Amino acid sequence: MPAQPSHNPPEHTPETPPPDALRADARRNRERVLEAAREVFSSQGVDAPMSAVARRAGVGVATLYRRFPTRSALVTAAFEDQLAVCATAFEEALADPDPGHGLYALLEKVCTTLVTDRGFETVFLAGFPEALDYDRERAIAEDRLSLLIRRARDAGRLREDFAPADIPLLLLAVSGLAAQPPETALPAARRLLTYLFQSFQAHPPSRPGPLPPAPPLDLTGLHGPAGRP
Amino acid sequence: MPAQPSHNPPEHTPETPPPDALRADARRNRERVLEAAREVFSSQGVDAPMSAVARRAGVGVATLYRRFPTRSALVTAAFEDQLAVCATAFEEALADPDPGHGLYALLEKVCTTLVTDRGFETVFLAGFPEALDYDRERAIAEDRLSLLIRRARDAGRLREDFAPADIPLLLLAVSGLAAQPPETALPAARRLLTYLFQSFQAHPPSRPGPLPPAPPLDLTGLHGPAGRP
DNA sequence: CCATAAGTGGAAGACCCCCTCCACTTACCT
DNA sequence: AGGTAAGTGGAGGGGGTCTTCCACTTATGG
Repeated sequence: MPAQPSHNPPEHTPETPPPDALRADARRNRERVLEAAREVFSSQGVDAPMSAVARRAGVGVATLYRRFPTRSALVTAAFEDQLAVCATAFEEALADPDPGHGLYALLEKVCTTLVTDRGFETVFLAGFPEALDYDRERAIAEDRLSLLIRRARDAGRLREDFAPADIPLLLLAVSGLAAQPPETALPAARRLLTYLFQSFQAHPPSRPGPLPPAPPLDLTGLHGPAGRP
Repeated sequence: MPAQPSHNPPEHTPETPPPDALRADARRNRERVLEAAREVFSSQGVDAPMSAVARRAGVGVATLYRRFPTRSALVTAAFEDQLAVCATAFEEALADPDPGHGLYALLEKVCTTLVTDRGFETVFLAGFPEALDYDRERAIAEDRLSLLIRRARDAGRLREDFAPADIPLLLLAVSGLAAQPPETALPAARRLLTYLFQSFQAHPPSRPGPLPPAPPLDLTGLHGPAGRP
C-alpha cells in the first residue's frame, strides 16, 4: 500500500452513495443499522456476523451492504462516535493551559473509551484503512502529540526520558485489558494508568499516591482473545 | 461447566491414545506435526487452519486428528514448552532466597515468553480448559503466587497496596503488546515492565532508574488483533 | 393518483473451516 | 516372508460467513 497522495475533492469516494440525500425511510434504516451495529459489535466484538447486525436492526442483509459497501466500512462507521470522542479529547488536551493535566486527561479519556466499548480497540489500533485519511491525518496527529509531550515535559510533569513511543505503548497495554468484560476492564485500566502515571512523573513524591481499587481479576477465568472452548 | 472433582487416576483421558507406545513412524509424524504446529501457530496465530499445519508437516489432516482429538488439544500441545518454561520460572521464583528478585525475574520471564511466541497468550490467558488440570492446578498456583507476593512485600520490595490482582493485570497489559511483531513487542514489553516495576517499589528512589530503549512504535501502522482490510 | 426510481428482503453462489470416514499402505512380530 | 493391526491421506458432510442478485415493495413528485 504505497502511500499515495490521492486527494479526491468533491466526491464521496467512488461507490459510497451520497451521505444524506436518501429517501426518508432509507435514512431511517441507515440509523437503525448503525445503532444495531454499535450494539452488536460492542457486545459480541467486531467479528460478529453481518446477519446478526441485520437481524437486530430488523432489516435484510442487503440493506447493510447497500449503505456500507463492505463489512469494515460498517465497523468503522459504527465506531465513529468513539473516534470523535477521542478527537475532541485531543483538542481539549492541546487547548489545556496545563499541558501535564491535558495529557493525562487525554490518556485517561481515550483509555476509558478503549476499555468501555469492546471492539473499539480494533478500529482504533489496527487502523482500519478507512478509519481516517491516514497518510496526512495521522502524521498531523503525531506531530501534535509530540508537541503535547514536549510541553508536558518542559512543564516538569513528565520525566526526561519519556518517549513519544510510550503513548502507543500505553495504548496497546490498555487494549490488552479490553478483552475482559467492561466491569472488570474499567477498574483494571484505571489502576494500570495510575501505576504508569506515577512512573511517568519527573519528580515522584517520596511516598507514591494511593491506587484506585484493584480489579476483580485472578488467574482463573481470564478472557483471552477469541477463546474456543 | 460446573467444576467437578474428576480425578482420573491412571488413564490418559478416555480418548487420548497412549503417549509414546506408538509405532515408530507414527511417533516421528507426531513430532513433525507438533513442530509444524509451533511454526504455523507462532507465525499465523492460533486461528490458523488445521490444513495449514497438516500441509506444513507434510501429512494429511487425519493424522492431526488421530493424534490430537481436537483443534485446541493441538494448540495446547504446541505451546507445552512455553507452559513448561513458565512453570519452571515459577519454581525458581519460589526457591529464590530473595523473594523480590524472584518475583520480578518470574514476571520478566513470563512476559518475555508471552511476547516472543505469538499465540501463546491465547493459551496462557484464555485458559484453554485442556491446558491444565484447571480446578486444582490453578488454585494451587494462585496460592503460591500470593505467598510469593506476601514475601516480597514483607521484604520491602513491593508497596503495601500492591494486590495479587495486579499480576493478571500486568499479564493482560503485556499481552496487549503481543500482537506486534516480536522485534517491536519485546523491547516494548521490557520498557513497560520497567515502568511498572518502578511503580511497584515500596521505597522508590528520589530519581527513578533508567529505562530500556523505547520500542519502534508510532500511531501509524499498529497491528491490532485480526485486522480485516 | 400514479409513474418511476429508490429501496428492500431473502435466497443463493462462493468460499473456508472443522472434523470424520474408509479404502489403502506400512511397520512390526513371528 | 507374510499376516495383522496400526497408521495414513484425501475426499466430503455439515456448518458458518460474506457478498451479490433480482423480483418485489414503497416513498415521492408531478
